Amino acid sequence: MNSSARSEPSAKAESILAAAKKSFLAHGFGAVSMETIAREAQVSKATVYAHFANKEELFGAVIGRECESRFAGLSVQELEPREAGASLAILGRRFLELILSPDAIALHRIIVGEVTRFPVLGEVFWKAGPERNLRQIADFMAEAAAAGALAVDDPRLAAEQFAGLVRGEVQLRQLLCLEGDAGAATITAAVESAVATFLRAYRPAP
Amino acid sequence: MNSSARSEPSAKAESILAAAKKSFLAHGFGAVSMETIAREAQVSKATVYAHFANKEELFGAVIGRECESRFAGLSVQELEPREAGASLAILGRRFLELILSPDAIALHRIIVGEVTRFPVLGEVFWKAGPERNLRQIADFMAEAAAAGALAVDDPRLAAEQFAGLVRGEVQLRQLLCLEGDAGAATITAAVESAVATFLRAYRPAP
DNA sequence: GTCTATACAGTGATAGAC
DNA sequence: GTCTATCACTGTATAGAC
Repeated sequence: MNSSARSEPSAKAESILAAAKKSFLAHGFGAVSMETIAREAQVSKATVYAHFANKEELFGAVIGRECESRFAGLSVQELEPREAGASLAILGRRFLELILSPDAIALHRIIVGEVTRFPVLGEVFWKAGPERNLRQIADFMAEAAAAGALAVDDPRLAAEQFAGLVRGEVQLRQLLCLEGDAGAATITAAVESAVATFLRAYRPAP
Repeated sequence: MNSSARSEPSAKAESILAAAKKSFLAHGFGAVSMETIAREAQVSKATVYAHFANKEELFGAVIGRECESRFAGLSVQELEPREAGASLAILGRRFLELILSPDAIALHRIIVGEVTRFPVLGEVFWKAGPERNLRQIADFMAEAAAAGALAVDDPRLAAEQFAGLVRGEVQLRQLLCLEGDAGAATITAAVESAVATFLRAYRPAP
């Protein structure tokens, strides 16, 4: 009967989640208080506790949600296994743009920093992000190998190596706040040199 | 005159630092209280404040100290530029053992998690750890290139790529608590495949 | 469900005696 | 320098009215 309860899973809950997401991603778990979140959501503290049992549960809900939404949009786009270089450049660019986006960096910081307190977050993040990505890259490696475009015999290993080459040290430098947002030029250069090195190692014998 | 004040820069301070290091590395900054540290150091809270102005300063002292001591022991050991494969295997193994040690993982978690609150930590960590390591690897790349053992024209780039290859995804999996301590077999396998790939990409033209 | 008001525990930090 | 005792404050969580 109560249609609003179904169609609208609580507008206030949505507002609370949005405020919590903003605060948690910006300042971490420990530095954010429930009062801050309530104020930002324009709700009373008691209302926050009406929707989420405690701070931990709210935090888990925010992070789990963010992992899902952030990595869900990765459509397996059309890649041409014959054009190994061009396809790897696309994969590498998409990978790097994903892991270097400010929100992803913030999310990474939070999860790595709080995983000892919330062990489940590590698994949630891994499956939603890195694992999904690696599987896509590995799938392409297998296709390219089958097409004779790459001399790869362990697609998963090759995918991890390719990801490592693309990432280099730039992600760590971002995580440590050592440089500002990576510009398009930086990303292009990093991807190009990674693809070049990878192709030199995995080009098929003539 | 007071020799104990010189030869012994406060046994209590040392005890406090040890207790703080243990607690901070295990649970992070926010989850540890000054009272816990004082109790563990078998000292009163006031004594802690007699040696360190506040919690932030104590935290900074612990982390800075840990960065220095942990990465200081990296002696530039004798490597033979002609034996590129063997030398890279040594460099790779040392690098991987360093970044995968439980203490290093814990330190990494803390710093990445708290760098927004303590921006200076990012720089301290980078210079004491990754930067020092990369420079050593880059130095070897340059020597090997000069000796004609590797077709490297940008030693720094090659060093970052080598580090990325060696690291792969295993460090992230450790950071996320997805697997136990890396055994020697795991490290050996990771280093071997990374060196093999790197050599295929950078072997000199015959 | 939502609000105001409040109880309660725990924290960082300090005062004053020794 | 070191301790005991205490302060002021913040943050979690709940009670009770609407």
